[in-house]
Amino acid sequence: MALPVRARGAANPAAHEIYAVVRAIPRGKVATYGQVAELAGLPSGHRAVARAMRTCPARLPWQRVVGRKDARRAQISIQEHEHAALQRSLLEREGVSFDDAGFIVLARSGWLPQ
DNA sequence: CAGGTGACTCTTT
DNA sequence: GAAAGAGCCACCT
Repeated sequence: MALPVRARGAANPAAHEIYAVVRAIPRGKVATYGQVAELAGLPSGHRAVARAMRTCPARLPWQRVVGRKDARRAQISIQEHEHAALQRSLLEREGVSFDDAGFIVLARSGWLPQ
């Protein structure tokens, strides 16, 4: 089973670290692209993280990776409306709350890695 | 090989 | 406080 997805973006070794970090995000919490990149050892690899997510990862809680709006909030960065709606739906189901403007309050749902 | 693009983010106007 | 510019990395044409 589980033929590893040979996503084009997963060809780089860093992708392995990125996936490990994403899998470490606890249920009900979210992390930003920059945060994942930093934890994966790529302090400026936010683009690489976005690429890794976009390449349709396997068994990855991709919905927990969101775009950073500002220091306090994050927002879904997916452009495709349907996928964005799915992500929000999945996050709400996990217990992540959105404010009236559709933002995720990091102080409340942001992941605070040890 | 070079130019363009994007599920990003920070700094400056 | 919003908008624009610059930096960044990997992939595609």
